[in-house]
Amino acid sequence: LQDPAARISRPGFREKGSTGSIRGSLDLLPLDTSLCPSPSPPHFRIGTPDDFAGTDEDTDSAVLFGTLRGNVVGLRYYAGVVNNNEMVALQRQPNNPYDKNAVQVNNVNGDQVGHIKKELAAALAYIMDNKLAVVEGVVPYGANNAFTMPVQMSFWGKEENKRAVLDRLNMHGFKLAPPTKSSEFGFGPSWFSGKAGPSYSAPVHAAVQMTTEQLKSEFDKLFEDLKEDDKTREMEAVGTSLLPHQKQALAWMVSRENNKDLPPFWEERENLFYNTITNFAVKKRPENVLGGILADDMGLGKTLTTIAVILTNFYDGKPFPFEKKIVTLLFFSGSTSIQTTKKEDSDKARPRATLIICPLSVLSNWIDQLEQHISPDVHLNSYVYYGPERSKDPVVLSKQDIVLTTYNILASDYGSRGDSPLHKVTWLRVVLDEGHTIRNPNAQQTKAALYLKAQRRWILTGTPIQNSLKDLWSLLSFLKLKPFTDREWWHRTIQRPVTMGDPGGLRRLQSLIKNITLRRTKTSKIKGKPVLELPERKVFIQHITLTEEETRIYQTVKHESRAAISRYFNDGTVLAHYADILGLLLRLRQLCCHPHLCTNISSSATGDGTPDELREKLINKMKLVLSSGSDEECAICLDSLTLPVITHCAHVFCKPCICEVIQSEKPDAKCPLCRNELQVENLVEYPLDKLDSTAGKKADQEWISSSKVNALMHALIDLRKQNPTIKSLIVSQFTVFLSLIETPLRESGFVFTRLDGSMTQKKRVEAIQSFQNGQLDSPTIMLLSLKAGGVGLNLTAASRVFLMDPAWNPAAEDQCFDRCHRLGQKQDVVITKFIVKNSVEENMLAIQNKKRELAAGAFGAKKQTTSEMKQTKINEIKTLIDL
DNA sequence: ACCGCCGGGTGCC
DNA sequence: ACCGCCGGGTGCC
Repeated sequence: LQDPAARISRPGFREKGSTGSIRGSLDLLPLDTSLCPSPSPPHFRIGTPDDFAGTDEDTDSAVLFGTLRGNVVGLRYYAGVVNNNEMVALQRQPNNPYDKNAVQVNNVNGDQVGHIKKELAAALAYIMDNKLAVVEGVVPYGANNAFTMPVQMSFWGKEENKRAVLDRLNMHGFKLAPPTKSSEFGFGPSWFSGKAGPSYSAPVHAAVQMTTEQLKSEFDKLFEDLKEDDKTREMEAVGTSLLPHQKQALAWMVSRENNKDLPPFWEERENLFYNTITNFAVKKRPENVLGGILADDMGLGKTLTTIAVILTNFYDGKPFPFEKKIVTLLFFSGSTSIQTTKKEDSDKARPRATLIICPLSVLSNWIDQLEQHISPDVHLNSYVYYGPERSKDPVVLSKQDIVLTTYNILASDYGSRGDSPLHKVTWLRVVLDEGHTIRNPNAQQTKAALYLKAQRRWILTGTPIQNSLKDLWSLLSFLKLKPFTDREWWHRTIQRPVTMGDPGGLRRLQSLIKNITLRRTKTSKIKGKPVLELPERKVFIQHITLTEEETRIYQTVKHESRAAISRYFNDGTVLAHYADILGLLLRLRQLCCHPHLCTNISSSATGDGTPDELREKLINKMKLVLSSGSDEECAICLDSLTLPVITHCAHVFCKPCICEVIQSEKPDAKCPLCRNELQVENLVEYPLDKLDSTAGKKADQEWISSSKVNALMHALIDLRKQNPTIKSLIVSQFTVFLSLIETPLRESGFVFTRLDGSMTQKKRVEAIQSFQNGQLDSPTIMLLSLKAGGVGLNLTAASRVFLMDPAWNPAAEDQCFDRCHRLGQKQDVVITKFIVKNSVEENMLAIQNKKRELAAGAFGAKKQTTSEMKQTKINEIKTLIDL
């Protein structure tokens, strides 16, 4: 047997089950393993359960079964201490050599306090291992106990598991005390006073549950309510000039970066620091988050503000790596020589580099803005860590001032076992642009981001909460905001109380958000003036009448399609033939644009063939639809597809959306549209950027015009007569259509450029630059595919937009318009949407309007149920084909 | 005494 | 742990 003395507490050593194991590939790094949200290995493969490996209990539907008093034993063997009324975490320890039922007890800091006494552990082990309930503990008094302490446990789980939990406890001779009103909110039973210390009085304010309505509107207002009065100090940037609201943001960010205050919910009392939510106390002053969330609306200049921070706040308020004197000289006197080599050497240990992670689509925007806004006499080393040639040498990276990379690179480097130079550098600062990208805690990019070592951390996002409060957790975890880095504490102290309607929970959430977030909307005011004064944006719909010939073709195809679709309606197989129907609708939409566009989709996949062949056909059809460039949407999130995957039953969803469905309905998930079985292995990924612009291009076909092309050309020529300097965007979902439009543009002598998803990063940058620059030979027209480029794409040189074909998703259109209607636009923006009369396009407009209404009140709203989803889709199809 | 009782050794899981 | 529990020592009053 082991010598018990050998097991006596060693500081810094703790057994945390699998969570504590450091990943093999990165075991040279001094990682903070408590941040690791899941023990899954750093691989990433589509179609394996790894996609959503994790610990995501379906905690939203949990109810409180009851409470039970038990004992924590073995305190003297562990370093972790607990205060009176402090929350503790109960964690199974199945590999404990003395008792496979062992349940360890950890304090808020993650330090082990002791074990649950074995008789009780025997009962808990079964309940915890089978996920029948989540067991949470609060220690009513434990501050001075040497050997054991009591623990008040709450059992939370799904209603249907309550019986099993009660029975199992009963088997071992335990009985739950029924839940009381005040224990409902997850802050333990009624003796909990809400304040640390040995107080046993009842809460001062009786907890009043809010109605769902109240909760929703409170939730809505969370970010809107941020009164930014105390964040109005302005600060001049070094090396670039800013608008007033950006100067405020700069001042706020710089103060956050040099923050010496206690983090939110911490108080100092008698030389100890108390966390007022968990009642955890430490002697050492807890460090605050050096950073936060810049949640300004799109277009307010988050990128520029961040650049200003990089230029202005190098290190503890002092420029880095130069001495202040030299920097002043350098930045303000126009001196170009840099005599700083010596200084740099002596500062070797100081982190220098800022890492910026953004979606690929805004990478070029960062590069542009860095070039535009940093005056030429400021010498910054920067490195774009992207592409196969990127340097794998961490030293190269650490010597930069700015390193730019994308989430995909971050994730794939991290997953590719071995050398991720990004993870070897200690960064002065890490900035996540479009930071809501990491909202899924199980996504590889999230894990990769959490593992970065940085002194300061920023999240830039216009939408910090996209669907639910859950979205915030990854962000807080990235910011290392203790104790919320651990999902249990986030969930117990904020997420559950808020979703259960506890006003205290909402208060905590609000003060948390307020502490770390700066948010202004486009309509925010600064000193009585709007933050942004954007020129007007007008949208016109120009109705197009097809020629007789075009109408004839259209009507023929329409009747064919309608016949097929109504056959599906009669057979009740509409959703089984979804791919088919999308194909038919696509053909009609294309015919509205130009007869040569028409994707050759052989009508209907009924007829002969084995079910397998049939399925194959349908999946191929879906691929065809996707490859046409059409902006299809996901029936789950109702938004444009991100990472489309095609199911076995030939329906298409965003990968994250469908993975969530499979996860939550495990083990037998069904397709939300047709209730067929779903299996991860059968999902087919379809990369959107692999759009084949040659698909459907009929090489030898003689060029002809179409009604829409005529209308466009007429408008363009008219515009040129009025003012030849006005620049226009011509937008379509169909890149082939854009190609067709090139011919008449050339004939009429227009200088144009083009931007679509098939172009390399380099070509995109070239196209954008030539279009945006004001030179005489610069193109006046850009052919733009609807989804090319993300939100960051800046095309303010244009003030006219011609939208050649409507999108399913009105938000996708709006986003596209915002590429020129944004900061920097000097002229009114006029948008023309071409819509063919009496066609599928008009019906699409009707559906768009319905969606707009829905989106207006959708924040925090419950998701559509499966049957609602089905019905919506069916109704849409009916509307579209006039059935 | 195949008991009771005493007091020392000892102590999570 | 100022406890419980274990197991050895011990044995009328």
